[in-house]
Amino acid sequence: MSQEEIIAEKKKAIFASTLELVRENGFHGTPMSLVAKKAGVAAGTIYHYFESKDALIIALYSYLRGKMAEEMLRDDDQTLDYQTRFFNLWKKHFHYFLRHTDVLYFFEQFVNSPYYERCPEKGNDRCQNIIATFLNEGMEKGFLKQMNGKLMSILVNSSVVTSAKIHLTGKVEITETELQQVAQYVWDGIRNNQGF
Amino acid sequence: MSQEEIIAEKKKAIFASTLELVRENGFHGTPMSLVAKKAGVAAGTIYHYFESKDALIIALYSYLRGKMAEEMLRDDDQTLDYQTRFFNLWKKHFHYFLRHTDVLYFFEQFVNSPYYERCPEKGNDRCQNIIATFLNEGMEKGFLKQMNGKLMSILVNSSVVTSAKIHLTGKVEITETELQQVAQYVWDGIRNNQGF
DNA sequence: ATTCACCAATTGAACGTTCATTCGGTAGGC
DNA sequence: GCCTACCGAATGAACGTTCAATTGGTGAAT
Repeated sequence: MSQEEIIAEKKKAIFASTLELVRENGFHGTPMSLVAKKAGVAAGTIYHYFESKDALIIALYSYLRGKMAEEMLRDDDQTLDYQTRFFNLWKKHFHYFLRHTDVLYFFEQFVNSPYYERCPEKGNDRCQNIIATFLNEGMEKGFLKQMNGKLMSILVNSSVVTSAKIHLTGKVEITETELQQVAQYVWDGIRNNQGF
Repeated sequence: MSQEEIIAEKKKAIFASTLELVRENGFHGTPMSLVAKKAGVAAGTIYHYFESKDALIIALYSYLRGKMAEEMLRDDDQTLDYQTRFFNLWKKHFHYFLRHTDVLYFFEQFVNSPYYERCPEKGNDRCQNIIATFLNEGMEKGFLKQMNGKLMSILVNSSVVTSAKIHLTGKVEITETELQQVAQYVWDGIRNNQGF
């Protein structure tokens, strides 16, 4: 095992520990001592990798966004028709959050907290850009209504996030049927149905 | 001025102070000492009205939801056609958040924090019920697609919240045109267009 | 009309705890 | 001998909460 990988292991352990604790207890309720304990490192070690608690949390956000972006790019079969690709992307996005619940809750807490203001990626998020690019393509080719691309991508994104959150709280049961309905409802909203 | 009103004044001052500070600094960054100072009361006074910091924050949430619900009910002219009423409600909702920015940010922080889990109103929110009732009416009368009412109301709600947030961050300019477009996009998604 | 007992509202200094962060030190590779 | 990774007890500031003391208003008793 190379040294870099060892470094990465500790860093990853700290990330994983932080992620889980923040999800459970919020930023408020996750002391560095606990982060260290759960990660299996000493408290001081965290400060070897991160300047401060704030820096750790912001770094974690960037790290997670990057990982998610990677996965969103995979398996987009460009030979398929646009609508199918839209549904695929929407559902892939949705299922990513189901598989990574703590990521979803971490994101939601983060973007609504004052941390987000100080985040370097703010407004130039790769993950958001992937969706925006795909939607812009759809507008150019006439599959979608004309609209500000960023606006549309944020709206689509929020429909995914909201659906995932509803599903996870269990307040409303979301079966495969409901899921399909929601995606359909979003699609019906943005598709270009002029000339039909 | 009756005694009750004087009491209310102090409580309101504490509420207002908390709201503003949480919006600026998050739950994390608003010490009770500051809440007291900004409200113009002594630290101990807060504990005369609220059991703890957590209790204060949860009480504030309930208070704000109630006030918002009141306003959402006003001026719904039931003689207008359903679509118009939908656009009116959507926009009223949107503009409420523009006028009460700190309420929006407080809500968003709150519902994504562990506080929400312990909130008595969780899942039976009057504000959410108003929207749900209106949408159920639309489904019954055939104006809207059939869908789980709660699910649809949360989705509509999140489109408002998201739009308001986008507008306020200034990341994307939302003119009256864009606003109309978004409302239209939501409407197109949920309206029943069978048989046309 | 005055006194007094009572209580709710309020104060802010003080308390004990918790927490982020520091730092002196160890271990091992180069 | 130096550097990097790592440790964990120690530090001190910040925080939520408490509480003894003060105020001011109300009403019953005189």
